[in-house]
Amino acid sequence: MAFQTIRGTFDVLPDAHSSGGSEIPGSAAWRHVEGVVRGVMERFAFEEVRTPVLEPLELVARGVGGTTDIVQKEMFTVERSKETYVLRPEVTAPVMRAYLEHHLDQRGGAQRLYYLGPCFRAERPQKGRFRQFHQFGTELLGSDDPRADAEVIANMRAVYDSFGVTETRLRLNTLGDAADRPAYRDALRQYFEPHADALSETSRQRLETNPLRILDTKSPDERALLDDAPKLPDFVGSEARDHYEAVKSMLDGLEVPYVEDPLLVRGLDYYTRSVFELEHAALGAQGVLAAGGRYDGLAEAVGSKRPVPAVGYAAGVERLQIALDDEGYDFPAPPRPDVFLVCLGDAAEAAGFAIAQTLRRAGLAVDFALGGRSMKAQMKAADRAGAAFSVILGDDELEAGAAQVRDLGASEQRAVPIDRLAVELARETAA
RNA sequence: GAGGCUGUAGCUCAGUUGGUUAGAGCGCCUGGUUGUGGCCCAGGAGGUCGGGGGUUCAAAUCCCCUCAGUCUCCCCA
Repeated sequence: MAFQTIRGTFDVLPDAHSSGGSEIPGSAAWRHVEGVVRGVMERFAFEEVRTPVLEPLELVARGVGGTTDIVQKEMFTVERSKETYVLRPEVTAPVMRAYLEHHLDQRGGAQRLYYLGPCFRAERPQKGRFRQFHQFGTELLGSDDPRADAEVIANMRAVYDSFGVTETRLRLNTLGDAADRPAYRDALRQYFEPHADALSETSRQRLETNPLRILDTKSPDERALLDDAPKLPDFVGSEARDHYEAVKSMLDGLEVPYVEDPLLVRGLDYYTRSVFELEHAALGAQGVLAAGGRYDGLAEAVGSKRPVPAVGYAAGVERLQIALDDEGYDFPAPPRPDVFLVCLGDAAEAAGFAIAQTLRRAGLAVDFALGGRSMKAQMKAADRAGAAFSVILGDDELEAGAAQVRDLGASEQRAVPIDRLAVELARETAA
């Protein structure tokens, strides 16, 4: 094998296959998943945006945050003349860029946008975690209404409901406003500084750069320390508090279940107020299916003169697929040809090629074997292709002007005049 | 970035204490049916045993290096 997919990437093939430890669904399954997602988005009246995979390095650095792991060590950069571009590690900052660049606020009202596409992070690949992975998500831009938060969460929930993925837990918290952050950050620093010895190296570093991230720790020792640490909710101002309460009561009203987690913070710098994660029960702590929050500070962080209140979430397609696999999700059968042409001899092959054209113009899906194979081989191919009918064409049929049409399910066949094939088969396959 | 595990046909895997031309099942191709699929039977193609080096009369098997995959930690969707 001369070449292979680079580390952490995979091919999507007609059939499912395993790429190392992960099962890569076939292309029909991908289309189905994408279709269901799009269907939910349309019911929520979210409109699609497609942004480039390549973005300016600075957009990502400023949008996602310079202290995050993504920016510090997980970006794929591309040098081109004097510019440095980056393969997008997430899509929120690019969507905000597009919103600002094209003045989408001028379309009037809050913009309900969604996206679906590949992202890139130079992480160490693991099960359900790739260097080129796929995300979908929504961004509701231009509203600070708590209903926007609830709407986005309800949309996220609706996607998984549509797939019947119910073994999940929604965790919810509020980070307060940007103005609330410094006081809490200082309080955390003050609390942890005497305990610096007990902290891991990364946590010590975060104490300097981004103390909130210490709340993310999984170390039991540090967890214990957190018990007595200053609590984020105590530092949330009254406006953000009211906003949070409103979001919660709306979720209650929608009967969207959630649990509050005052230790929940998000990895990316741009979040304010609401933050949330949807985790899959079976996949455990690593199994975050989707996550998001409000990011009222992002627009200005990427250069907007005016703030743009916004809220959204991002979801991993590969993780959704693992969850579906886990729950034994029943994928619809991939499309199969209506007709498989079986041609015997040069004259029949020539005639059959033209007949394929005619049948396809009539809307039928038509397959046939190349290379002048034996009838047995062609019938076998028809069977394997899952065709509903085979149309058999040899010298006898050409002379008679009627082909043999075989129902491969019922194993019955009859002669049909060649110029009647399109209408007869169209009628048969429609039934 | 740290640690563990695994690399033998397209796929899933055997391969006994190192010993001749490296096997099975499935899949693929051909034939059994001079023009009929699914079942069955027979035959066939397909492998520099991940790569390189070493030990040995002899290496898929032992040693070293390397590459790839994978899992855990880290982090994240």
